[in-house]
Amino acid sequence: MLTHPGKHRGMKDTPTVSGRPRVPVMLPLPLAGAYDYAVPAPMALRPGEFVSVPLNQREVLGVVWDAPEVPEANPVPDRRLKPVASVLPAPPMTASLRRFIDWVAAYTLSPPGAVLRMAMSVPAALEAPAPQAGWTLAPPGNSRPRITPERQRVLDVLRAGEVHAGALLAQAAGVSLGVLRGMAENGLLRPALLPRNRRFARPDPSHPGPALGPAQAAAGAALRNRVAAQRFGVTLLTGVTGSGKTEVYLDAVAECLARGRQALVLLPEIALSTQWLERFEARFGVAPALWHSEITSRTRRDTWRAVAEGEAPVVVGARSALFLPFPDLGLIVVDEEHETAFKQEEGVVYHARDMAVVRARLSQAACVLVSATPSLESLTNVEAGRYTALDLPERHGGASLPVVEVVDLRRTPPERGRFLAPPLVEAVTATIERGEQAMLFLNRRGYAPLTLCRHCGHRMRCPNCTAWLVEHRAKRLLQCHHCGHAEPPPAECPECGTANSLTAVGPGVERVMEEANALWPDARRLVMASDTLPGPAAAAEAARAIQDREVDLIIGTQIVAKGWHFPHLTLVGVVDADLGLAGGDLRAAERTVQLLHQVAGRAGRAEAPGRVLLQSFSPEHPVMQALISGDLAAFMQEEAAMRRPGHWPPFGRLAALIVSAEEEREADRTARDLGLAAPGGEGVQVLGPAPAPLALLRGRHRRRLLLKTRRDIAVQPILREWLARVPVPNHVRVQVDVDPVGFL
DNA sequence: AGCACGCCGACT
DNA sequence: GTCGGCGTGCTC
Repeated sequence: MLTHPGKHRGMKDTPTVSGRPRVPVMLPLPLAGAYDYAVPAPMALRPGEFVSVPLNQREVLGVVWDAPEVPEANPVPDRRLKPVASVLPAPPMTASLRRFIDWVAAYTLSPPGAVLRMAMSVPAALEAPAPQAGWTLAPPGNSRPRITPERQRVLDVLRAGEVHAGALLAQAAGVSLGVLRGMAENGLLRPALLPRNRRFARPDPSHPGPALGPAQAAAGAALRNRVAAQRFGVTLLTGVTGSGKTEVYLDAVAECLARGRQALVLLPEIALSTQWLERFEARFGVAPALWHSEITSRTRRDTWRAVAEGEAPVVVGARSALFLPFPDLGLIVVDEEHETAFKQEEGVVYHARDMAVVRARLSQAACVLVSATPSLESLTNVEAGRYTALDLPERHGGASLPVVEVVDLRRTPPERGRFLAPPLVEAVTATIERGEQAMLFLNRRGYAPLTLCRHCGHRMRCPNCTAWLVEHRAKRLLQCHHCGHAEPPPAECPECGTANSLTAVGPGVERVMEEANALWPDARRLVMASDTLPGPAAAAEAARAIQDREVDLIIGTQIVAKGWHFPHLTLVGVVDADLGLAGGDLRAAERTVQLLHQVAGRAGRAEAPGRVLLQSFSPEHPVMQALISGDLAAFMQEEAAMRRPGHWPPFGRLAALIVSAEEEREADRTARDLGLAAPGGEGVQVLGPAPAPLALLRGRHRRRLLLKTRRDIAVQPILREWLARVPVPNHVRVQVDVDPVGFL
């Protein structure tokens, strides 16, 4: 649970400082706070109203904010106030969303306007929706126009009192738009406004969904009670892959809808979730509203507006959906709550899972965090009594969990230049021969992660980042996965000039595919990676092909770990199970267990039992042992025991300062100054400065300092004081990351 | 974030 | 002599 870092604001409206009415207006810009504007006489403004205001030669949109409880020390004098230009015809922003924005800003140390910008991402939605023009029957007049067969067909389609859109009417009657226009001129039709189209069907909570097993039904009833209470509370819903967690929380969504409140479901990679949408439709008979970066601007505008007007009962979205203007949110579900994709790393740095809990609290809503492999944060919150636990003990329908084994790469190494060890090769061969599907998982895109000169040892590196260039052989490019840099592979070594000396080191999925081509030339193979499945449609098509048994062998990166249901898949091979464990990251072991467990969960979901082979150089590692035994709870307890004594998260608090500059010396100097001014005292510690995990990123040199405090000490006031003490030169950026996860 | 102001290089 | 590059600073 998070502490409340911000100061409370009052709820009084339209206060005055010295006679002239003024209101604070928050602008979606990175300013320190709200600006005051004069309220013109006829205007009545309440907090939350969307307004247009003049700002320095232009006009910008903003939101009337709340008067500070304690009046500002030296307010801008009346004579300098500009008047509010206009009020926008949109439902005002609710107090709970305004408090949420203030809260996120205070917690992340971001300017409130920068947070507001995320809640005002669709300015067009604030304008009155343009009424759509259509045609209706004109009342009979004096003239008797000629009724051609075409005109008759239009009259047959158009019933009295109905309004039809021109294009649809013309299509239904099989005539051109010109016929309609002619009929209007002759007094047969007249233009009329179409009724507001209901884009978002209301899911029927009593629609018969799939039958629930007894354990699911019990969990569903418990969740329904949480929602029915109509107050804040967090439930951690856990259960192995295939235990039916989705159906259980959709039951909670149904309860929320029955109470007339809105529900929000956050998914980590919404663009790839077609199978999830199918399950939603199976449960409710209609599709939910979608919110993610790939929807069109028109849909975005309509969706935002529909949410604000309470017309979209359920929204399924990526983390940015957290800032939609729900007037009455009753439930937030965060599916795959352990996923790091919920962490926003740029701009306002926030964790959507944590902020979902905050938004739920401010909205008097229930919150459900869902995972087969819950984060240590959430498990600790259950232990401390802050969250309620709900566990689904077994796979629905009696399917058994896959058997996990380790292939010891020291004892049975692959052939030279190969990456699949004999036991894995045999298992794949046997699986395909049985007519079942196999999957090879490697969390690395491209052909090879490193290109090396055999003659001089030169490594092909990104000029802008501390990173090797990854060979993408199909595209004939060496690419940096951190910035946009790409170059064709050179014919000779750029360092020593030797021709044909560059050699690929290590595997990526493309290279595993090449090996599979040689090993199983008759198998039907499919690569699934973010760059080979560029959009939701491609991902959906791949999923369909797999479900319809048009594929024998799947080779994929981590996108194959995400909630897919492949009923004919019985073998999963993890090409490099040690991959995520390198580097000194606090959560490396936790994340590897979660990822590999999710991947393993793809195997053997139907009647056929599944088998998982982990290729590893350290089979004795606790991560491998946890995956073999399947006892993740015990692993997480050991993880907790390791973090607790040093007050590492979640048993202490962490904030990172990333100092970056194009000039390395400037970054170093500011980092050193911050280090010298570091706060201290009981339970407060500063680590660093040190080169950040990516010491050079997109051409900027980066240094990192870590502030670590005891759990009962909030980091925000310490950070604010610290940053105020150290001047930051113009070209240097200091980014604050409260609760950092892993990299960046 | 924009937009203006301001101070140095290649053009009519 | 001017057009325009983008560095710096402000916006109630």
